Amino acid sequence: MTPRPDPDALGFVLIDAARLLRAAFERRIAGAGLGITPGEARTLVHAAALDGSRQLDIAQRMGIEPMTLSTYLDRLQSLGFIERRPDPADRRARLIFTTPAADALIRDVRVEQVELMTQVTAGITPEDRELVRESLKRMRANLRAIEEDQQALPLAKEAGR
Amino acid sequence: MTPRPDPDALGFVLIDAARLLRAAFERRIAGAGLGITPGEARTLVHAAALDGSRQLDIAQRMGIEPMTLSTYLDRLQSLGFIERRPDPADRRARLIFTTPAADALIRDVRVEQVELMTQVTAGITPEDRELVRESLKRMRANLRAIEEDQQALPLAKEAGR
DNA sequence: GTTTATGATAAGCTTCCCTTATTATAAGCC
DNA sequence: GGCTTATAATAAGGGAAGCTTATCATAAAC
Repeated sequence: MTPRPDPDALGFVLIDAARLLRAAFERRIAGAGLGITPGEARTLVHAAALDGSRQLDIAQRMGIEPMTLSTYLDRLQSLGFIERRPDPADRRARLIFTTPAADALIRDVRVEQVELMTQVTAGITPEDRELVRESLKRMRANLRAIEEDQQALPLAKEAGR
Repeated sequence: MTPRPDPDALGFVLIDAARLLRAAFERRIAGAGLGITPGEARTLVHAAALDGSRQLDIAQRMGIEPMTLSTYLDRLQSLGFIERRPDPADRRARLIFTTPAADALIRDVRVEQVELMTQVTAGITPEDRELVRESLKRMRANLRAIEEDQQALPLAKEAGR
């Protein structure tokens, strides 16, 4: 009955795996001389997938704060992998485009990613792997909903004023 | 054939989910007024599970560097949740024990953890959830093996000298 | 008994993310 | 049309979770 704390509980294992994965990815990218961090790679991939979007939209899709994204984009821009162009429809906004130089990088990142994930998922069947991916997507969606709920609560308290 | 980079690839989703989970756990623990960080909670749980071990053993079990653990333990010790006692068998080593005060905290952490994970895994069957946990454990083990391989490589290069 | 290995830790760094405050511009409202 | 409010980006600064490298004490090996 007494629920003993388990270092192998789902939450702990998830965080462990993510930490180790990030470290392994970092070593791989560094080893390949790509010169970016995992966070920058993730940003670049999202930027490429949403080419021509504004920063707010990309940030929302990535689930991070706009300011956090802005910092990543600064770095990617200084490396010549993305461009910020003014939005003709709204002079406050900038549209993000990847440069031709980014294409090769994204391909390289992708190769490292696939090779690494092949090693990491060794011993897991493709079906299970896909089930894990879907489950994690579900968890991610749940977590985003929880986040919004928690942000909504403090406002609800003040709504009475 | 051309593998387009997918923001929903397993690795990205895993890292996303872990980031959001850590943030949600942090808010929960803060909300409950427990006064520790997720990393400290993880350390405490491991320390309790391995009560009376040396720091090196705990660090290895957690998969982090001894120095990183030492910093967590400093904090947990200053809060009165763990004790460092000299190892009678080796005066270089210290043995880690949790204090009675830690018991209540661990129970509270556990409650928060269970409640949060129930929300997070909403819509996932218990069987799938267990499969995800097992798969993640497998991935974690693979990642640790990869880590060791990569550390072994540079030495292998120098072995010829 | 001297050299080498090991347990802990001090010092300082990196990555990834956050919050808060500012600035420029757009949109809504008399 | 001018005034207020909302929104896009970003400057400034901070915190959590790790890492590496160097140091010190002690143990083990030769």
